[in-house]
Amino acid sequence: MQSQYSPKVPKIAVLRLALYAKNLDFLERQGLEIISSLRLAELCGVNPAQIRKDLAYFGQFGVRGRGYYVKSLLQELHTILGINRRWTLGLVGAGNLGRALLHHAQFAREGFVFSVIFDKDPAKVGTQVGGLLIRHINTLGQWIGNEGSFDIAMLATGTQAAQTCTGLLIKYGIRAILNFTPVKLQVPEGVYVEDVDMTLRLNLLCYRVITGSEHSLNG
Amino acid sequence: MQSQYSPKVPKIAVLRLALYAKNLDFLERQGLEIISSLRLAELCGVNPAQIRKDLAYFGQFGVRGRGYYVKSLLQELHTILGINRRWTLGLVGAGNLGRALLHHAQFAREGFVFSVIFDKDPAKVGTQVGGLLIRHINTLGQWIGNEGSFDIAMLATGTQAAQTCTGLLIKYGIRAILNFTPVKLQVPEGVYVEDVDMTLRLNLLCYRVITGSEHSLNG
DNA sequence: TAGATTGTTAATCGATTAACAATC
DNA sequence: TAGATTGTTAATCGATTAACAATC
Repeated sequence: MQSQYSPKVPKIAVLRLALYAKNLDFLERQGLEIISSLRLAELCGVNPAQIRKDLAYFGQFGVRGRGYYVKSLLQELHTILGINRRWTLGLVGAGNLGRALLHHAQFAREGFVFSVIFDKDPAKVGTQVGGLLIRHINTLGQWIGNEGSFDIAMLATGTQAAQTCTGLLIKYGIRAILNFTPVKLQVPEGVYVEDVDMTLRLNLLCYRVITGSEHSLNG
Repeated sequence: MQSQYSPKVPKIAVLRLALYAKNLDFLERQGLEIISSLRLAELCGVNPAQIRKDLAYFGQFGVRGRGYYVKSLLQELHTILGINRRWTLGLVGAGNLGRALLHHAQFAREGFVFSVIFDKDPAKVGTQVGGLLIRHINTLGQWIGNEGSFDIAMLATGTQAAQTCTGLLIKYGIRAILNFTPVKLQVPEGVYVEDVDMTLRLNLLCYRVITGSEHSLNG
């Protein structure tokens, strides 16, 4: 994979690859066999040259004069993004948001499967959600050590507990966190955090409405 | 406000303003009175010059030799972002995610208040969630016409219903949508959509983990 | 072969940051 | 006044896109 040798892949380009994959998946379901960068660009709301450029960072996937074979390009993108396999998820925080994430069908559809749930509330510990037992956050180490680990933590705790839980996760070897709390998590190098800050996006939306500006953002 | 006259405010700059506001809010709670761009930058994980530049698009808010007064800068940012007032929210889709959004404390804390919930499932219509009655999506027009409207729609329906509901919302005058579905919504000019695509972010996280790259994104 | 569309270069555009004069 | 930090310019850096040769 190119990106190992040249670290010149633009940050947002990778996010766009995921966007392309989403749309290709849609096209594949419709039975479409081949598509041009022009038509895919329309669908994704980007520039066709940008699609070709983004793909060029990783190789040559098209056929000149024809376009891209939907099925094979989709597979290539899955390989590039690392989603050509199953990823297990650990939910940390079984509140409203956490339980919603647990039931979010989209995740399972893409091969992201919850394998364990943690919470700190004794009243919740021991009860079941979505077929999984809620375990106490303090048993995180035991779980990872004995019964199995998980690849990605979904952090949906309260603001207070966010950094503490992050510390625990890292201590026991978790390297990827999808962070739904508004806290800027402090993590060492080699640990990856993606923030999903709904309030920030809501603020941007307000700004756009009152100014009438067309500012937009992917993701 | 500057942005009305010069449309040169970079897209991500506005999102960063919201980020600054979030951190200033935190500092204000701690009782801090004044802060330099240097220290605020550390807190937000950005470059100090960038903070000063972002602010410069909208005016002069600091004191040379001193820094920024936390309280007053926060107020200015709230005004710029348009969040110095109450915004009402309409929830469309009362599934797991929708109900989680409804209970999300962060929204209320920032002055975003749900005023109505819609769903298409007759079994849900008429029941209460979070103190609000669930209404049938087809009564959207009546609600907006008679009893009151709302400023922002939170779209958390299934994939199938997303575009249809969007059409309805627009028909009855809603101009802002926070979209939690993976659908690229088709909207006319003057209607603003922000996509919160958790799966896209999850994909990016996978890429970062397997490549060990430091790619990161705000929001 | 003619038509189409990729892959890639080069030009453009926009965003970030270093540097420093202004000034508290 | 000396020290500090803003506001702003100019330089750098990076990302987007137009254009076209390569080629199916």
